[in-house]
Amino acid sequence: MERDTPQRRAIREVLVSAGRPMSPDEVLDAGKVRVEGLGIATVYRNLKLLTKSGWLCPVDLPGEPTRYEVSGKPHHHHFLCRECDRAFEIEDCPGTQKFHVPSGFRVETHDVVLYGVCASCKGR
Amino acid sequence: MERDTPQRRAIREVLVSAGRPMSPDEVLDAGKVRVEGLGIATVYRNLKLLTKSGWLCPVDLPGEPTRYEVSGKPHHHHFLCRECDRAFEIEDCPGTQKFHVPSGFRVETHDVVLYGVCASCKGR
DNA sequence: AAACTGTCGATAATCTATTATCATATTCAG
DNA sequence: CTGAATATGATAATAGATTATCGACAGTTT
Repeated sequence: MERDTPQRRAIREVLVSAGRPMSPDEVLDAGKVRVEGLGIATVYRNLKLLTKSGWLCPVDLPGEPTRYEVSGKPHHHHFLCRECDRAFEIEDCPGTQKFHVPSGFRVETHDVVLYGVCASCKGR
Repeated sequence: MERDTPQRRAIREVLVSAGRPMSPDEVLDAGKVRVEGLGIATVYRNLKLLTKSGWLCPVDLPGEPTRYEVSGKPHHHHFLCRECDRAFEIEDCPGTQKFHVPSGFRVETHDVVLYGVCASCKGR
């Protein structure tokens, strides 16, 4: 049976309160504030576990390590800040009807990634 | 000075004739047809060299090894076939004006990746 | 309290992609 | 044609991300 440990709880809290996709390293750093001595292995273990249970879903951005975000959100995409390397959620999506794919191709899903500078980096 | 070797020529020809972004392994396989004994190290060396010279540009797709395509094409995006794992070029782009980024964020570039089944895989 | 089971942290091991090494071979200017 | 510069292929090494291992520990169940 799955137990409720301080580490696991901290990892969940970190991801909920961040409200954006986080890499294992980001989760580790933020998690250490809540649980002293938190280890990277525990982070990976729990990210995997929470993903398998459906509570998290992986977010792959080009050339970046996999990030994880809390599941259940409506269709959306992501923004990657070039300064701080943090990913953010972008609501809404105009769809992909306007793309001209070669004839005979069937489009099933799509990803959009916006790159730029986030508000807090821009302010500095 | 840069020399003209059969291997380098083959790698260039492979990328031009494919007309789509290719991974080092794909380039190796296609290159072996033209130059017997072509090695993966040579492929990596030349992809790097041709990228540095501006003749190629890297194409990163989420969770995929870097692919390379011939430079100089107008703004476009890519389609990844889930069956054969080949990437294709998608012309045109409706732009990203319709995305609502959080206030204070500055969008500089964007990537769109369409996923589905390509014509040749669909036909089978 | 003893046995169980799931979890933890440290760290070794693995995996994949890419680069470095090095002996041999090729290219091309003179 | 000849030699110095450059390239090649095999393979070892590296790098980054992730997983496996293992002894210790904690909360539960007998």
